[in-house]
Amino acid sequence: MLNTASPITAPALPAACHAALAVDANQRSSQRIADALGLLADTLAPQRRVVRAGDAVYQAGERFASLYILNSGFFKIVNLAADGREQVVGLKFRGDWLGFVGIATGQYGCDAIAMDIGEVWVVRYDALLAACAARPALMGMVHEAMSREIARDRDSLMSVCTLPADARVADFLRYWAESLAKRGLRTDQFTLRMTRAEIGNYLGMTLETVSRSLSKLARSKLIHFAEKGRRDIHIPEVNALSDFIQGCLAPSSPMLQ
Amino acid sequence: MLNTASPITAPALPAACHAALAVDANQRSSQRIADALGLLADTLAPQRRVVRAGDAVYQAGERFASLYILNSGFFKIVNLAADGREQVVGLKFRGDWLGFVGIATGQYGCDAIAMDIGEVWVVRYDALLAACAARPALMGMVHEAMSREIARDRDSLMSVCTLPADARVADFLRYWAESLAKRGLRTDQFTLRMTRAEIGNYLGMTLETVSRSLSKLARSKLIHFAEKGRRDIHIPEVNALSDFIQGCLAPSSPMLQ
DNA sequence: CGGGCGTTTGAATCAAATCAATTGGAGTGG
DNA sequence: CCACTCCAATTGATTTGATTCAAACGCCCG
Repeated sequence: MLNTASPITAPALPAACHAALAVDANQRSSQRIADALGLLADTLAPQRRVVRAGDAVYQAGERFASLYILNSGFFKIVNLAADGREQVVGLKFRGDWLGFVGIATGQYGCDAIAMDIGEVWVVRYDALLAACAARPALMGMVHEAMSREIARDRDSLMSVCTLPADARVADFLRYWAESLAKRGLRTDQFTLRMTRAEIGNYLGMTLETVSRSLSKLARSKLIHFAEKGRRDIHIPEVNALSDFIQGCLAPSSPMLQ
Repeated sequence: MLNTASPITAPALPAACHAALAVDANQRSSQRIADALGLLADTLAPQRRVVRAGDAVYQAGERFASLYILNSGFFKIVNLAADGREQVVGLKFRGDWLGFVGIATGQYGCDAIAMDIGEVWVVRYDALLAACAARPALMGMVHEAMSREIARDRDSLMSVCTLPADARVADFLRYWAESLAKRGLRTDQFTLRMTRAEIGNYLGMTLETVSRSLSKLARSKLIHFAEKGRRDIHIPEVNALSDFIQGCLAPSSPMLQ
């Protein structure tokens, strides 16, 4: 088998450099999202819809007609199988697009549920295609959004398949923080919009295991809870989470207890 | 939470009807793929490239320039993380497109490896976009392919997150058979192109567990192995696999041993 | 024929699920 | 304001499904 794995690692740089580069990348990312939303607003004047926690942007089985772009809020994508299994298959933030699965099948494949107050922009798919013909930049945005979704889905699968429970929870927090960072939001402190049960469902484990993993992360000072309630989370150093994940994978892992 | 789950189930029909409908759907699917490949060949005259088992169509990190359409063969998509974890994140067949992840990032995110002799068509992305401007049908094909990939990725995640090992292996066989059916190939008998280790990697379990699950399925007559070698698999009744998966989920599952 | 790889199977171990009890906030209404 | 309920979360004890470790088998190929 042709297996010439050449791991793509950044060249060795001081940690401060890494941090600076990361901040820079996040700023660019945040700007890119703002630009994309701006272009969208200018060229399509999309209908704006305000949603509250629990509202469905669309539901599985509805006829596909529009794509949705998130301007604000936090959303989960819930797949429900014919046999009743229910599974959170994705999390979406500002700048993300919803509803791509409908393009192929003509109907939405999942429920898209708001986890907080937010605003979604509704764009009819036929109108979008027409507009794209005139503006290639718009088409590029659509493709980029789909492309990114595919990449993210693969990372999810990878996480579920290769990481033990503790590392999966850590990776989930890392991903959430990274998503916030890319949108110019503070990442050291944020509130989880999901219950332990929802997180567990997303990560393929039980709510008890999520709770235990969070407790363990807190005990080892990788995260802190706000005094009141355990949904506000403080992450002093996101990189420490990545290190923890690595540690879980190491053959003779000097595991934190 | 707005959780009005209305499971999308087909209306009650005799089994024969279901089978007939399924056959019909598969024929349409097979035709759709043939049409799509035809259109592609006519409008773009893509470069054709023959690959052999183990060949890489592209590798993670290479600069993105082209998409690849599979005319024949079986391919796996392998994601490799910076820390060395290696994970099969997708399987691809005739009619599928490869390389979408590169659109957003400018480089391929995974290795795409042939598991058999096959033919891929190479289409430069810029040329494709240009052609799409003139032919909306072409653009529709691209979007459909991406859309389907997203849908499939979600199903994968769902399978890994919600099914026990035995059911996951059954679901894998069911998926493979279905993929063949949609391409007009025989589904009652086929040869797995993957080792137990690869299947296990894809499904998030060890090769021993895959082997045990296959043995159990064989013991309960849901599958049969050809006399020589255990890579040729005979599935007398694909629906029985679905029933088995359901059985694994039932609260008081009268599990087959 | 012998070596190498993929596969099967068993026994021991372990991580996570399950079962169960308790705590802690948020919200309600007397 | 407090008592009350309800639900999310925590934590412990136990069970179990899957992994790990180990041995043996079968097939392919030089």
